[in-house]
Amino acid sequence: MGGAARIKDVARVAGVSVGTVSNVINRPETVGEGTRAKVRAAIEQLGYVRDESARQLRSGSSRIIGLLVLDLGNPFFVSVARGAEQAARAAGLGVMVCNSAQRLADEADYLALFAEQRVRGVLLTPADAEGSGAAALRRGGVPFVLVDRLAPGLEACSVSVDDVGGGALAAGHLLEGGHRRIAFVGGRHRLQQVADRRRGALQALAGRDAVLLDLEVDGLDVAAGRDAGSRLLGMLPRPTAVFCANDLLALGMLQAVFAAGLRVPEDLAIVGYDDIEFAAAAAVPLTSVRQPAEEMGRTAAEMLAEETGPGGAAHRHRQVVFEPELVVRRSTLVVPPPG
Amino acid sequence: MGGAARIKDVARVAGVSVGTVSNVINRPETVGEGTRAKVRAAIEQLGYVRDESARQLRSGSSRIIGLLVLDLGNPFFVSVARGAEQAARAAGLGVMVCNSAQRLADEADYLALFAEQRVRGVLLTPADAEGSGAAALRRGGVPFVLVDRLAPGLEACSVSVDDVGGGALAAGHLLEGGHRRIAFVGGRHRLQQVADRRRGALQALAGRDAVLLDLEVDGLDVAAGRDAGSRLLGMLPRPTAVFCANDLLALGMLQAVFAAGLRVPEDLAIVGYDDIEFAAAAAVPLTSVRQPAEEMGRTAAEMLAEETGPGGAAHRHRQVVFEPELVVRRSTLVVPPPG
DNA sequence: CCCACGATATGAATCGTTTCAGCCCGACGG
DNA sequence: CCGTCGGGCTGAAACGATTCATATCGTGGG
Repeated sequence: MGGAARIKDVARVAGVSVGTVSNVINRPETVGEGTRAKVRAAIEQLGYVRDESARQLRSGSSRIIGLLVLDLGNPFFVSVARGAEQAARAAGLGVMVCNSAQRLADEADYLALFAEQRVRGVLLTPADAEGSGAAALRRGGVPFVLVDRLAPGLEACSVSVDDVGGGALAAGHLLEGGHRRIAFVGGRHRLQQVADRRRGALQALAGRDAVLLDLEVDGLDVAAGRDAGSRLLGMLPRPTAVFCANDLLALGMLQAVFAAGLRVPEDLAIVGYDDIEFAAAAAVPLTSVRQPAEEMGRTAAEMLAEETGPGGAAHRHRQVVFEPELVVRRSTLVVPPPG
Repeated sequence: MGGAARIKDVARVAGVSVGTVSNVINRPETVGEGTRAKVRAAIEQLGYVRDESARQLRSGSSRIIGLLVLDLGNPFFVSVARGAEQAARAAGLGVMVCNSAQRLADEADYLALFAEQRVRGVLLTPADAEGSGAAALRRGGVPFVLVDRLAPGLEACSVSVDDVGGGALAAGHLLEGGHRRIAFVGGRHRLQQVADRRRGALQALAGRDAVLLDLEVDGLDVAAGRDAGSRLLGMLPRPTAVFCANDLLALGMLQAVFAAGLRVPEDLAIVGYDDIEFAAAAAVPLTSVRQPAEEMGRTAAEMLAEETGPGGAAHRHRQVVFEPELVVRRSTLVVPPPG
């Protein structure tokens, strides 16, 4: 089994031409039965594996789509990736998952990598509000679908969730619980999603005699949540509830509250966002706003497959917007007044 | 901007030959300063992006490594991926992350995909004990590093953790806490890691007048942990402690215990494995056995880069084994006897 | 004054596929 | 018996880069 076998080795062993071998692989119905069997046997015998780079060079099209997520450490995006992978495989495509970690430079690097690979298309969760990544893709002529973000100007497909509505859902729930002094962890974050959730919360609070207090964060992970938590606990008067821009922040908040010896929801009610699996398993199960993560990934991959597949010329860009759903758990339980 | 520019378009615009353009890209020091500038300008002007498949076809080597993990839903593997990505980028390589979800068929599919792509090499967390994936890679002549598993027969590099030692650590800790009736969630799972952790626990318990009770599970996720939890609560007499093969199982166990109105650690002490970030954020912070996940990923990618890089002929396979570390938290706090 | 040499630039060969125009041949209609 | 048709197969031309043997030119040494 010296060097890897090439198609011409298969042809020689099977006693046919390379064209025929290629046909057996790609259009078996055009080849005679006996020949087909001989070629298949030769392929088997030599352990032949087609070289995708040669195939791609000649045929012009790749079988890989790139998926660039904001944060693989967030189970929400892992679910998105799972959904995308499912749909991609169903369409005979592979997925290359990369993690921009919200760094614009990394995003640009990975998009350049995708471009060199001539991927079939890209599923992108943009790291900035300006859409520089999307602009680069458009400039390069790479088909793409925006994930977790509306496509501005309808020049591409997108899959997103109504984040403003989700924010309103969360804040409205806290209002109903009697809270009037509510903190928002996420502050004026550059991520569109965070800004939208905050905006939704503000809308819900408008005219309700309630205030939203911003807590800025560096990242959107558990550590940032802990940090925001210790700051929140120093506020006077202390908010009675907090809405966190995602569940990781909420989990960190929970830890900080516990570390300070306070109780949830008695001393502080908490609402998260995403409803990741760990929200339900938390110290106090978290109320959260659920997004259909897998379905988003699946839908995005399907749209990309449609756009870049046969008949893609007829493709019209679509903006799919899912509705978020409030999942109430103990972290916002209304506590009956003592006595 | 018509069709994408090719190298010959750049050559024409810059007024040089294609060979020179190639040199500017790959060996700029061999090109005169003026020419270099002209070519760079032409590249910029045309938005030229090199076609990696053509490069790879001619040069024979890919710039991508494949990473196939057991379960992307487990933050442990996400950390491994993060570490691998870091090291890969440092070596100028891209990483294609795929998820076998412990399904052998999916593992085989992805390895076939990697083979067609002629990836530089593969980082593999095998889905079975027999090593069929590794065997396939060896047959195909694809360099690979085993991750989270010792390479049998030293015919490849590997990065792993002493799971037997880790299991002993966990069980020993429970013994010290006075427990004699200990459940193991993971049972006779086909995964080597699970079997090793169980074996380590058994060794620690040997001759100590303690018993280990196996609870079988389907998966290794939170849902499976919940399921095992409800079974455990039905056992008579009930174990006083449980060692879970990973933290996801432990989190599920915790939920089940809470749902039944029992307390941790008073009614049941719990030890997990992996020390994922969410273990510390759990309902009751989980005692866990920590593995250096990112470092494992980084080391694995570095070894692969060394093996497949220039001078790789001198490469000698190495088995790197990390030591696990017990992190004690509240879920195994020794409860002072009442009164 | 000539030659050798280093520094640059050239362009053709090459990588492993796919694709397509064309060849062969047996069957079938006229 | 001939022409045509079409199924099966062949062989060579792409695809877009890299690489290498070769050409060119200016320069410094002999």
